[in-house]
Amino acid sequence: MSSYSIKDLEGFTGIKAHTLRIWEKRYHVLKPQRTSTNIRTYDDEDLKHILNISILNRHGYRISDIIKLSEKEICEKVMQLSQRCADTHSQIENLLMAMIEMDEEIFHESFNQSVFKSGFEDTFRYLIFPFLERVGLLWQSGSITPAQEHFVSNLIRQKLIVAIDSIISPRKPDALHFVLFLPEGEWHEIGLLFTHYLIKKWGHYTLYFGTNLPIETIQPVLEK
DNA sequence: TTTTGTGCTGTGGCAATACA
DNA sequence: TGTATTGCCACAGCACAAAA
Repeated sequence: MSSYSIKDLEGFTGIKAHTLRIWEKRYHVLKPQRTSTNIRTYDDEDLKHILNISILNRHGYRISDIIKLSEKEICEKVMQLSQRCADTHSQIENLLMAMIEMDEEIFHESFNQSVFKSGFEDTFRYLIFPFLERVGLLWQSGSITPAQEHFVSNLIRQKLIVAIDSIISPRKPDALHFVLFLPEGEWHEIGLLFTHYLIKKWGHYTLYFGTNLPIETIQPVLEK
């Protein structure tokens, strides 16, 4: 069970800490635990609840109406919204939810919905990369655990690897050769994999060496 | 149709306190 | 010691209903 500060919730939901406190006071939206010095701490259930509320609120639901709904009704309305009006912000929040809950099904559903609607490339440009930027900020602030970050990164890697593997574009007559790698100490390969996908799709040759490659090992490859 | 009053909501600012 | 968090009050903007 993770523990979050009010600032963490602000980062996840985009709702200002000030507003969260007012919601708590006026509407009893959340009942966070308190430290011995009265600082609020929130758990995963609180975070899920406030993420759902923030989605409804952003879609025009008044906070005073939202609090009259049961947890089940809130979830149903969020599901309806995500099916009917899958805007990028909501999709990013769905992915955040999938990451926090480590729920593969939510991830696949959101991802596939976006691919169906916008295509694979635009899903990465307008959903996955903005999502990863958000993850980066949450990572820096310590709001998410390494396990959560790795969980979602690996799901994204899988999607890219499958997509790369399934490309059957014919090689161009003037196809170029690309050597793809990340230098020593660099492990985050999602951008590199997406580049691999694009280059292969455009009909060029690729040699993919992955992450953390000592630079001196590349020279023989280039000569060969 | 326009004006007015009321309630709802989010935000700014402040002082006190906790934390790193 | 600087920053973050708390609780509180005040206020502006907006929506909506009632009255003129």
